Amino acid sequence: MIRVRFAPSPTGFVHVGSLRTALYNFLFARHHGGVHILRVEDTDRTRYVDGAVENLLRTMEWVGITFDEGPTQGGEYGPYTQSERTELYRTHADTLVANVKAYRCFCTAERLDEVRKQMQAQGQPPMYDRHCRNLTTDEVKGKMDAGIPHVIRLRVPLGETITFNDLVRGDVSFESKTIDDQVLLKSDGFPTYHLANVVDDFHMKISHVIRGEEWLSSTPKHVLLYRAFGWEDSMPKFAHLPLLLNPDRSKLSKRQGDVAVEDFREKGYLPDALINFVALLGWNPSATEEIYSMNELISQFEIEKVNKAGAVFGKEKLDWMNSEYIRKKSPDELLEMVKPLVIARGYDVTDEYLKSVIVLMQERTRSILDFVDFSDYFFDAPKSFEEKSKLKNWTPEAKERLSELLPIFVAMTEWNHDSIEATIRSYAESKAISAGKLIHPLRLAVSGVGMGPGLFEMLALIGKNEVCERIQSALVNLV
RNA sequence: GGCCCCUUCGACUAGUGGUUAGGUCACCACCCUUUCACGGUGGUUGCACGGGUUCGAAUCCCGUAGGGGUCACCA
Repeated sequence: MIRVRFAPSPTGFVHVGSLRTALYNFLFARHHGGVHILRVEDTDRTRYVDGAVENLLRTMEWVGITFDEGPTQGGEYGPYTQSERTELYRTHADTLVANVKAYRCFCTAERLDEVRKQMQAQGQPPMYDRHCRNLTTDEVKGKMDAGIPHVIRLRVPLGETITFNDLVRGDVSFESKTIDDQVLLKSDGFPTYHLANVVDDFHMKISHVIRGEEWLSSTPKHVLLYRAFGWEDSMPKFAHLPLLLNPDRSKLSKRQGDVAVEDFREKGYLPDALINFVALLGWNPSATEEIYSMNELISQFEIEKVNKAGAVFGKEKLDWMNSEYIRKKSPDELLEMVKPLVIARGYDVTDEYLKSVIVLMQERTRSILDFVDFSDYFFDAPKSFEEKSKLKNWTPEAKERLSELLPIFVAMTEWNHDSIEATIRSYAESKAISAGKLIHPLRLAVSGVGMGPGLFEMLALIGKNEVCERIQSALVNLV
């Protein structure tokens, strides 16, 4: 039975790297008809952020990643929040101590700092010097009776080579002498990631651990833990995902731009586009097709085809994908997303009108935000005019023609795409000029910019009175 | 610095011994066109380097270089 888990710590927003990890776990589970589990790793009380779990749930729902077991839906192997399982970790840590696989360490933070500094000064990698590793039973008892705070550390065997198979990287080996006697249980009684992770993965019967590459170098510690517990036979398979990178190829970080899924949502990205884009960062089913629905991703996903090298999170392609998805949406679906933005800007329009705007703008939009940012002239007269277009189109001749055209517009009884086009073209013909000589200045006068949807449908939608007022106003105010 | 991982166009990638090294984004040109966008056509740009192995290497091996990750009582 395939059982995988997404195990975030609730420390705030959801990083797009986490999103991809969650997605791959989800795709892998769904592809194989397995179980997708959400486990909240909140063992660091100092980093806990209020509301982070709720935010996480909301974000997963928004992108369409679902869970079969987790804090909200429960399940056979709960609880799924680590802070509710501390007793389990404690007894497991005690068992390791009893079996001489771990030991109690009474070193102070100051001493540890000191040791690390010394080792670094000697050009050694900073590791714990195993000072408490060989305390006698009596010494330990004495310190415990004296109430000296302590941690429990893993007794890493010396002189072994630890090899494990990674589904994306093949066999990976580490010398045990390079592995620190890792803290398993902190002095506050909470487990560290390593202990909690291994204990939970075992008890939750996790079959595959799919996580970011930053965990690769701590995997031997986990392997050692499985061995110490005698769980080697049920050790999960590991798959370490390539990192998502900044443009400078460092690990994707907040400092260099948006990394929170929430940021992308706010900037007008569609969840389908984000998912599609992120899915193809580090994995590719064919290389000829670029657009995949969630169901297609599920049916095509193969963990073995995940790449080894990190992938730069390049926004241009995401923008392109977003525009592709916007074009595929129905006006009604878009209306739902655009309407709140329009209301937030203080514009008051009917759904019918807004939907017409959406239809006209849909093909020229890269973000949902563009429906208000680049379409404001549908809701209000332009407050400024684009300089470049003005220079090119707002000539004395153009103004003269518009002033002649204005009364013709006013006199029109029918106001629609065809009648407007006919009027403009016949006027242009009567003056023996190209229609473009009219169209461009008109666009500028009415919209304030030099680009946009077809002029005739635009004028038809904005309405005769408003159009005439804007022409009038431009003739007076635009120099 | 130790350890580990990685290396095909600017970016995402296909490619598993024989290809004119393919696709997508971006970029450029042209076409379409009332602008923009869409669409269409074409184009510039790449196997990090050096040695092997082989009739033949982007593909296999070994080095070098470069990049990244990790070395907490954080995950």
